[in-house]
Amino acid sequence: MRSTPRAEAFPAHTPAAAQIFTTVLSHGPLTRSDMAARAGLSAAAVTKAVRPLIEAGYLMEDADDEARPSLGRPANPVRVDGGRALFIGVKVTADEIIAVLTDLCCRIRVARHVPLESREPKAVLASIAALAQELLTEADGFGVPVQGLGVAVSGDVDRAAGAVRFSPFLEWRDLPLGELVEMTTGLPVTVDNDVRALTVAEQWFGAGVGLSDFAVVTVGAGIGCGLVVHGKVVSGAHGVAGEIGHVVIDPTGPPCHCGNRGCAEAIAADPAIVTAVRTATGLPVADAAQALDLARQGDPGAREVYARAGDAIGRAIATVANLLGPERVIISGEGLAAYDLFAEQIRDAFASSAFGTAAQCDLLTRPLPFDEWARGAAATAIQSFISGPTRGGKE
Amino acid sequence: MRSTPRAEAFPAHTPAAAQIFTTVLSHGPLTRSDMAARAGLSAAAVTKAVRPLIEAGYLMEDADDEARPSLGRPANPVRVDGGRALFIGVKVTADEIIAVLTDLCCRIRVARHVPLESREPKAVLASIAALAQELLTEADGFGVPVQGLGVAVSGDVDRAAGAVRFSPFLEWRDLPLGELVEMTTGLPVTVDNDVRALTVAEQWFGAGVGLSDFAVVTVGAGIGCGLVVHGKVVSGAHGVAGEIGHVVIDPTGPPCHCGNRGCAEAIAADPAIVTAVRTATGLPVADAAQALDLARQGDPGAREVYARAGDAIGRAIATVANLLGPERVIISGEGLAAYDLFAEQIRDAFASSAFGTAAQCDLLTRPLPFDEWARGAAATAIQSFISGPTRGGKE
DNA sequence: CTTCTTTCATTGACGGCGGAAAAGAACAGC
DNA sequence: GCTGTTCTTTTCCGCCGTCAATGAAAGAAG
Repeated sequence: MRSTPRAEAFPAHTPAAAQIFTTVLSHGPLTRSDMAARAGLSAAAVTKAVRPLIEAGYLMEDADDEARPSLGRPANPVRVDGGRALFIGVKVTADEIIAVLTDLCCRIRVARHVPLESREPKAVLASIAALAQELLTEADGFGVPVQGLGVAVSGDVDRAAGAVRFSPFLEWRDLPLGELVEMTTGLPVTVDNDVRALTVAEQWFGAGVGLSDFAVVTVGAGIGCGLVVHGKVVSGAHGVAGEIGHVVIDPTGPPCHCGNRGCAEAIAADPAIVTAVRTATGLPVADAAQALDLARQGDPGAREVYARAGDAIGRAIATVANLLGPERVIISGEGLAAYDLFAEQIRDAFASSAFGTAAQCDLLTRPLPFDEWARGAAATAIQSFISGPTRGGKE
Repeated sequence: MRSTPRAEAFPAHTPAAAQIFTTVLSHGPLTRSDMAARAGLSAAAVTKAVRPLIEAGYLMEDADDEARPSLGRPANPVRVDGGRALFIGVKVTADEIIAVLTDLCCRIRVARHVPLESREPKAVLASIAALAQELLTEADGFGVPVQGLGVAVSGDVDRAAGAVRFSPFLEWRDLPLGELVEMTTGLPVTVDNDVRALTVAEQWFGAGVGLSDFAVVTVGAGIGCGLVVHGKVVSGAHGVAGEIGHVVIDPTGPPCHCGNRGCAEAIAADPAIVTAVRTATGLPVADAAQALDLARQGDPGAREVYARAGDAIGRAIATVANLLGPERVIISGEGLAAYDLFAEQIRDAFASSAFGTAAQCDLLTRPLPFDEWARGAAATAIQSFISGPTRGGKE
């Protein structure tokens, strides 16, 4: 049906080879000796691991002849040939499906999105299949095979099983989404929680590169958190972790849908902000954008709401930092559009609530275009592709 | 000087051998095929790894002929010979030094403690040396060498460097304690944070055996938390983690020495409870024991204080569970003496604050005799001994 | 009592990964 | 061209762990 070849196996014979590949993937062009140093291997081992990868076309010697250190034999940097393989990432939200086509370096080549009419698994599945088909057609234009597809869904997701255990937004329970999408697309599919997927993208291709302990905090419709500890994404014993949204910031705060009061999400997530701005100003604020406008125009009530939200976010981040001592916390999400309104409060609250050396933790904000969520899904697919048919992550 | 031989090397030639040994250490007597299954190795590999360990006397075939499954060749369980080696664990508190002599299975053989007159490093060092010497003499009686010494100190400890970075209670900064104790005792020394040491003991010899994700929460003079994620104790990027004591439970709560209000420690730690009981009852309560008495006698004010403390602890634990999704939380510490007074509140607060599957997390209380802290230190020494001269943990 | 079956343990051959060391390759400077 | 330097590759070797076959120790079956 399609002219592009079907999924092939990644030639990472040994764990060391996979590790070296991900090192190059994350740390740009590297000479073989650099790889050896970073991966803790001998130069000989690197040579042997790299050769089949070059032969298979996944790595290439960098023709770039810049920046010689001028003494001795010139180094021969190696980089990942991003164009060697393509991947599809799909993010399912409550009202939209976003899909991207990325290359092996997780650079977005094409992005699409369609509104979601129904949350019925069948309808969603059809939309995913249609979008995937579209992107597969696009991929034909590159003459490169699509090697995998990642799906990111919020909620409780069992990546190993490829199943959605429970998704409140979509009202799904125990749905074997991986299998289903595999059947309709014919691609190897990886299903993961959306925040974890984003965290994987940051770990391999973003601000978490090279860090063994960091956190990603997303602010938007909800407040989420992805954690990397000991170099691996935390999934928790029951498949759920990083529920920062329901850390109680203020027991006397507004009620949260979880049944408690003053959860971070009940103070700083978009719906909470909208509600609070409405209450504070008495105006019929409909959505986050309007609330933002009001605050930008200097409305004191609205500004106060954002200040409080920033304070809550800062405290929540401090809680994470106190517990895990990460090297960095990456703050992201659609809510970041309002960053200028609460940046100060976030930093202040963090500084005052972080205890001891936890305060040394680096706070970093990253604008998060909406495609980024889908890119995260693609990153999980890349991860699965590299670590072989056995699902799971590494580095 | 002493008749017992000096520290020898542990014959774990390969990582697999060390892993097998720790498996047997934690999971009692095991047949070789069990080990193979648990460690994910072939039976052949187990045989080869076990032999030198038996020859060296660290493992022994279990003579116990019970419980035959009645078909086929009888299994030949292997266990660790606890009597093969001894270790010393030392816990330094603000006013006391506790030391224990344990065997290889971390069973306490002898326990000693001395009051601490001065917190000057020199004086503490002398006390440690004296205690260690005493225990070494005791060890002579067993005719078995002492293979290592562990020291547990609260505060910011760099285990790899064997240095205390900062200890608020002792008022130490950047003290190379490991080197110093090594010089005075001649033993290989491991220095670690006290809560982490306790966590190691639970991971290898306690309620954390076999779990890859769990937490230890200690309630007493302070509130501490040790975390195990992905099978390894979390130390944080800057050497500090698990600072659950300064998670803010109630922003309007009592002030904490850290500068914030309503930290868990400012509500539920012993000093906070004493203060609160004093305020609530107007009586001159001097210490935790008296506060406990009052509450046990039914004083409503005191009971209310404990109820609030339990609530704070439960919320703090829920925060950990929400963020990390551990399989189990082990609650321990001297403050557990009052467990009957706040058990209900802990469970209630946990249940209501834990979100989703995090509530499936198993809450377990463990009475913690004071020696246990020192035993934790011994556990770190055992860990160092097994994983070789290179400091650090595994499993 | 012998033989079979079952399960646990051991042995020896094999393969593969990774390391050490030496050789090779590419370039700058003299 | 020679030399020194640095990066890379080659060759050889050791070692670990698996595979497959063998041995060992029972109870069950005849």
